[in-house]
Amino acid sequence: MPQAASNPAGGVAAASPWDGVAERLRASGLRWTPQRRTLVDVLREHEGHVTATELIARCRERDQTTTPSTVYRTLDVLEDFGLVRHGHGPGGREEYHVLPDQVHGHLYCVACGATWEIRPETGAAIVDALAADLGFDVDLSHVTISGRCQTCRD
Amino acid sequence: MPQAASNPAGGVAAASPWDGVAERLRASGLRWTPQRRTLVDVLREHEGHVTATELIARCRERDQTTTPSTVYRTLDVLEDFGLVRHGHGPGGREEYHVLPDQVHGHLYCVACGATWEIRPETGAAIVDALAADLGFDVDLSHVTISGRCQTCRD
DNA sequence: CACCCTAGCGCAAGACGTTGCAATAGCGCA
DNA sequence: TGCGCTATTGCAACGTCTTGCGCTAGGGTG
Ligand SMILES: [Mn+2]
Ligand SMILES: [Mn+2]
Ligand SMILES: [Zn+2]
Ligand SMILES: [Zn+2]
Repeated sequence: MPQAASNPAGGVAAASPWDGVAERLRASGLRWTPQRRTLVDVLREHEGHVTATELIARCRERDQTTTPSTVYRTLDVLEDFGLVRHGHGPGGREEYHVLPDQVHGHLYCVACGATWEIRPETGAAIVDALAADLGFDVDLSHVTISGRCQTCRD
Repeated sequence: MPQAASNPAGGVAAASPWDGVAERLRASGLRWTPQRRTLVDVLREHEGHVTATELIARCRERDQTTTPSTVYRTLDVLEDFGLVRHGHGPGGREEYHVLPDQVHGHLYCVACGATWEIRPETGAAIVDALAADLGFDVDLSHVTISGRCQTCRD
């Protein structure tokens, strides 16, 4: 029991960043509502990328009365807390990264539709190039670069 | 009268890439319609960047019956001919480059809303980084990177 | 445990594109 | 000049977000 807190029943429950959300919100004068709980419950079971549209659908599975505008607004709040981060996929559609470990940009092949995460070193090269150019501080997590992947170039 | 063709009246009319559009379209089995003429007339008097929405408004000034879908479709056609090129500005809104001299990406400061063109060398650095990484062929003209400009970083 | 302040909710409308469809009209050809 | 094929048009509906507004309900306080 080195790092994780043991729990009475003997099971191991990994401390999740989601566990403290309600308290964190209240501590900022924000509120913990059933709608927000629904979305957080949905997010709990997601790793990686999800579109906003899919999140709305998942919420509606749990609560038929889910409203898009509420979900979008809650996602904004959670993004302020760093719990999710959004970028834009093909067509500009919003794409959320749940519990982003490290910020990264994306590549999108217009020919085959595949997407990749930009590797850290490559991302750093981009950030550095623009910092050197105009002292611009790139928000890598919001970057989606389109083009053609190696396979589609033939 | 070295480069430009002289013209009978003695005035100098710079040869415009727009002059041959009708013929180029027909040569490809496409058609030259009043609606397309209206848009091209509008584009003639634009250099640099314009949003699709603004182009639609300008067309409607000349022809009240202008329809958005037609304008969008014509822009697609003109893009295939390389006469315009689009990227995405703040909010993902479409932004057209009229008669793009050289492809370039854009920077957008989320704090002050300003935008810049990415300089050729810097753009090349980005293209090279991704080519080296995954053999990805970046469409630089479609790249808009957001972040904070030097001034807004304080 | 009521009370009150205000954050958040649902709803309706709007902005920006995209797409399917039936009617229209370029334009190449005879 | 007149015909006929099919590229385009206009429309209506849809998808994804965003925003303003009046009503509801968290939750800190006494
Ligand atoms: Mn965004
Ligand atoms: Mn685009
Ligand atoms: Zn591909
Ligand atoms: Zn700025």
